[in-house]
Amino acid sequence: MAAAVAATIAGMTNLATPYRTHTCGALRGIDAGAEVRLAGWVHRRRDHGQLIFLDLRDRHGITQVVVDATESPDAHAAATRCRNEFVVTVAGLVERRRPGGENAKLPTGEIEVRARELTVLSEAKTPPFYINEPDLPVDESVRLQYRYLDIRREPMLRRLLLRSRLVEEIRLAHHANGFVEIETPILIKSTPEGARDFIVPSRMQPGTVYALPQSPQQLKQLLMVAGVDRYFQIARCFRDEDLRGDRQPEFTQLDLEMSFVTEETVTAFVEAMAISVSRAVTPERPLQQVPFPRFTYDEALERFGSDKPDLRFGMQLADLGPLLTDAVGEPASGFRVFDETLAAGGRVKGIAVPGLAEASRARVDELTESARRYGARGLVTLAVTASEVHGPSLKFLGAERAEALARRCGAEVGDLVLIVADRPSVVTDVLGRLRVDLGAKLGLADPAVLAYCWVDRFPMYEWDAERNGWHATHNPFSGVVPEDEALLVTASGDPERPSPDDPAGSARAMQYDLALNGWELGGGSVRIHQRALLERSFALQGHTRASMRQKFGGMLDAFEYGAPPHGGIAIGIDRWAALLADQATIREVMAFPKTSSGSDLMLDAPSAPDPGQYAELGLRYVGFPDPA
RNA sequence: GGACCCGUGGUGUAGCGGCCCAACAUGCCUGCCUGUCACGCAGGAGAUCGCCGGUUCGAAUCCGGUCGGGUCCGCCA
Repeated sequence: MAAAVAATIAGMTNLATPYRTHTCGALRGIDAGAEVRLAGWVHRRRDHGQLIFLDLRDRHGITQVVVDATESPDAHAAATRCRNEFVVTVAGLVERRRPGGENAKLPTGEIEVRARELTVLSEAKTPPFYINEPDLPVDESVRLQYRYLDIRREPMLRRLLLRSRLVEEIRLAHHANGFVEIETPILIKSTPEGARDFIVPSRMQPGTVYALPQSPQQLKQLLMVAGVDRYFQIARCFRDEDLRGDRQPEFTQLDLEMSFVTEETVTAFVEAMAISVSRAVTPERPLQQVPFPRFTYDEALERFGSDKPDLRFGMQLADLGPLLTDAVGEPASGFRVFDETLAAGGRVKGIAVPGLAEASRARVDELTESARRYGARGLVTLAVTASEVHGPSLKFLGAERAEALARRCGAEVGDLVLIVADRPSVVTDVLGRLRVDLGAKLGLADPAVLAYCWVDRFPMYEWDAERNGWHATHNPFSGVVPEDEALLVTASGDPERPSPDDPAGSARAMQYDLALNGWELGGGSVRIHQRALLERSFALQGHTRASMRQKFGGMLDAFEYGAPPHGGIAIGIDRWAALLADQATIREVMAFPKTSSGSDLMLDAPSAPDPGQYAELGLRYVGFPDPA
């Protein structure tokens, strides 16, 4: 036992236990002649009467066991009783398979174990779905109800192993760069900001609640004030909002923060880390571009219609305005939709969709319908064929102008140009969504490629028409680009009387997002480390002195005791793992995810508490007031 | 909060007003088989078609509601 532990510590993994000398993936031709013991699940049984083959499986592999009735009648009797997923231990001799009997599909296919003894350790009911046919589809709710069986299946196991490797490589990269791994509490203070908090009632202080962290944001900044200098954590985070394929109520972030840094210091480390991690975890997947391309927020929206662009395919948005105006910039296309839009301060932009020139009327109608759903009034199409450019609006635009428009979009013969004319934000949003939809539908993106990019220079604040005020675009602690610091004011001069035209609306943040293949992987910023400036920014976000005190008092106090300049980032581990594993949802890389209504189908959570649990907390469930 | 899609033996599907007390594959059970590896062969069991209500002479099939799962919008600093 001590020897086994010592070997493990020395880095020579020893998986031997009293139940096995080897794993089911370990034995090779050179082991022939060895007496071994294996333990695992019966993957499949092939019963030939007096001779039974058992494929024995553990997470390391599959080994064929032969049980011969004449050699070992007791083992044969036990093997006859075995069914799929029984847990057994087998002792016997490793033998080379007879010539021609090797199985090239198994790493252990050169050998088999002739059972001398076979013991059933655990019987198993027939599983609700196939463990040994990993490629057959199974309804996800059944998989979730029996997740422990789903994880026995090879694809799920493989993805969890990939995730484990991902976190392992992340830790290695951080420790190699002087980061300290520190755990922050899960029971913290509610800061009703942004997402809804999960709350936990306090028993010792009746009537009060803890909140589960949406992120360790304030705590990691306090660690910088504490002088930790470089911190990271694989942190569980919680947000009580509706679920999506890429959103769960609890999720995991790589959270990091660094002191005495600029934006460049943080992004340089994160980029180097992401590259080394990607290459280590998925060496077979090429990185599209290194160093990662960088776009400003404005540029990303202008060219891709998204602040998390998928760079694996083109179809960039082209500004058609210059082709639709005369020498003095007046709208003059002859097409009223375009001219009126431009005259009203709107924009006209287009994308060229590869190969859709011959699309059916129904297909084009479908695109128009999508565009309407995304908020456009309509969609102008131009089909580029070998001989001409044609479309319903051609009679207004004229052939020459239509050709120029198509060329500006980068259209080639066979492409279909989609044009949206509307308010600038609508044009960007609609074309950005169509680009993503069509990229997926037409299979334009190479699924093997990892296309990382940075997007920076986000606006500090967004106007919230409902609350009639500004709120932080990403992070309420983000710093402002130095040359924009003077913009952190309202037009009225009174932060309590904001308006959508305030200078603050054009202030840019020292904020950077990391995108991968069209997903937002994470975001971070260089923070405000001066109390006065932070208070100014909070005031613009609608906080009074009192509410600042109440929500961020601890942090504001801390900033009076010497806060270093600092910045960091948070990266979604679930999303990163899903993208590296080429999965469409993060559920596929989580051991025990929840359904879209927030249920755990295996544990049957959430559930009503015991009456005593409420009583101890002084709580009673009263339900919602009757709407009638 | 809203829109849409799905729900048929254990699993995956077919059937979409009568030909269906539901078909196919696989799994399961029983028997036979000493070289298989998705073993094979023979036989068998297994579903009131998610649930409730309605339309109809007749409903797995059409309609309404409901529950569960999924996708999207809102939401997610």
